[in-house]
Amino acid sequence: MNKNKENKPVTMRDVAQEVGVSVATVSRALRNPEVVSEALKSKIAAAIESLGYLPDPAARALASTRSDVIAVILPSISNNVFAAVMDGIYSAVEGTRYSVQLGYSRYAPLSEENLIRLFLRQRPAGMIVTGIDQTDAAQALLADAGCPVVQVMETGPAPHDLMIGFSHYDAARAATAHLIEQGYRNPGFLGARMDPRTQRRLHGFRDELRARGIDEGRRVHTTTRPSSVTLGGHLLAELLGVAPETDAIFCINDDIALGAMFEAQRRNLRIPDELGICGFNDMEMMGAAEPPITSVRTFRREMGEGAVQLILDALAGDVPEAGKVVDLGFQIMPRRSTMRGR
Amino acid sequence: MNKNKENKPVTMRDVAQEVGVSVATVSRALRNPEVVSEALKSKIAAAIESLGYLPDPAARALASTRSDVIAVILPSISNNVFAAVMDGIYSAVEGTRYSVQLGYSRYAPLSEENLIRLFLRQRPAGMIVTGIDQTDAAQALLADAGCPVVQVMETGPAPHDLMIGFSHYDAARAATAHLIEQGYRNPGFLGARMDPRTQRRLHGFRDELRARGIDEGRRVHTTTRPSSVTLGGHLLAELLGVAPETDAIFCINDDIALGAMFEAQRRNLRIPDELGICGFNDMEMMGAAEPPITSVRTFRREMGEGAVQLILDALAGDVPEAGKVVDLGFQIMPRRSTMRGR
DNA sequence: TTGTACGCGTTATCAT
DNA sequence: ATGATAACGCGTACAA
Repeated sequence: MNKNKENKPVTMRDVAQEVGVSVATVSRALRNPEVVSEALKSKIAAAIESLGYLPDPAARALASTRSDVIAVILPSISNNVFAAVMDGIYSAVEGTRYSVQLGYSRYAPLSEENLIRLFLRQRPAGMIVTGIDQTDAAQALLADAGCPVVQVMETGPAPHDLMIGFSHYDAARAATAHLIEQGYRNPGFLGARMDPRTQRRLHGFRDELRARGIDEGRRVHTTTRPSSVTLGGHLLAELLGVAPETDAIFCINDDIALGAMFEAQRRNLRIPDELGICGFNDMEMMGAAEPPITSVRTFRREMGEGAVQLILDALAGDVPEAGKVVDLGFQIMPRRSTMRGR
Repeated sequence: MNKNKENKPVTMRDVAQEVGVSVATVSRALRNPEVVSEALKSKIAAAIESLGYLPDPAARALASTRSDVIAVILPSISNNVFAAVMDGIYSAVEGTRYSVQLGYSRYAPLSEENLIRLFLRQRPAGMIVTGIDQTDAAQALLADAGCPVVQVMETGPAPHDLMIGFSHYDAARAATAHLIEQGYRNPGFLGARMDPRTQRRLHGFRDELRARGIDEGRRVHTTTRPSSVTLGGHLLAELLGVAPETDAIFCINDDIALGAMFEAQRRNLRIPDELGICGFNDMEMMGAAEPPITSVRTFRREMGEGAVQLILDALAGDVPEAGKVVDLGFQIMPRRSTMRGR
């Protein structure tokens, strides 16, 4: 298939020579197919196929001052939540001419800023960043990125450009309301990492308690350490130490919830009667656990897919439609872990 | 910091003019610092800083017929196992001048082959592929990739170039041996996805049983569906349906193990007495579960880091040291789920 | 040690 | 509809 025996990559010139046209025509056949004759188009396509030609993205980017990469900056890779977003991004990009450039900010706004600067140097076709907590400098960079920019994971008041996500505040309020409606009177909060997005969830928890006239007591227990199942167990143990009246917990994510459930089992606490447990994100395992664990379903894969689609649309449509915000919402998934017998 | 008010990117020429030297000198200051005078080097560094210059990767790649990209092809992103490998890769790349280009084969060898072809077009500095099951065409491509190639996740007989991983066969044999040594006489196998790597684990399981004179009966239960916690529960239920004598299970991964554990709890099977459970990979949750679940620890992050390091070494050392195989091994992590009272 | 000048593969402008 | 050809920004002989 690939005839380049001498290890020299097949270039556009080779294709042009094979067909007997100029490189300009080959280039056009690829970029503006509508302006080249059908006859040539098919001959060129055949030559491309038989020679095994693949365009050089570097040359293309250099000449067109626009690359076909969609730059993506996420806080973490190992975190399941972002893996799902990535999954959506990749599957939406597949089949298009775009490729993904992934950066990893480690939840550090400064690191994110540097990545934005670095990636912008490639003149990406589009850019996807996480959340709404960019530094001032980063915001300035995004302001004249020269390409569509999508903020994923959250909705918020002042989108840079495009935005797709949901309100973490609202989701937390809804989860908290669910606990209270199930009859729990002393719900607690287990938090880890406590980045700004997480803080907004805590905010929602607190506001919902306040709205219902419930005192939070000493039942908000958080740490800045990254979350894990193990940590979930520790957090619950600590919480019960200072606030033994706790009868339910809203966990900042499913790992914490799962760990708390195991800890409750270790203590022979009956779930959901003595302790209700609610997670966040509704990862697959929540429904499979014993007992199944209530969680807040979020549409992570859809956020990734949607973000790419927003970029593709913006690229296609002449009207940039800036300022567009897509709210994917969330869904409380009530399961046995909070289905308290009255 | 970035003085480019008119939205024109700062180029090397700008830096050169600022300092009053030629672009060649600036280029050398970046690529071959040792051949340029200290005085100029510091002036150039200052100019780069004050102008906010960042090199254009496309131009660099085009001019040098070598990009600073390390191409990585993994079967899946959402799978935790590969997320950890990615994590290692990214942290090893951080601080170097290299960046990562990630592709996602969806466990499809043909898709992998196409990605290799595509990525090779960028003349990457190095390439990381997963496992040892490439198509013939892919192997041919890798053979004259013109850059260091690392196979991660497995060790095997015929490395293309570099290799870092462990023997899935050996690991499975060791886990199986552990179960038998704990007194289980009718161990079963729960498998999902059943890609070649998984098959090798099954192979190890079977060979270990055979070596010990134990008949596997109908206790090997597999499916090609992708694994999940939910699936783990289903698989155990099905296995117990056809082979009720099963007194222990070796699960192809931790998700399956966790799901099986929940299913066992649903059935009020006592773990580890009535059913021993062993997972694979030793993800963080295994030690935090109740009961804690025995698993085979693998060094996924280290594989990613090591793979990058192998590439960097090969790039630095003039001697390519091809054919190098790094065996990271594995470690049985015995926990309560298989600690049977005799 | 530093400068000059050409080339990398493609796109885009201007002719034809 | 197609062909020349000049950029694009940087690396690297070769020259000085």
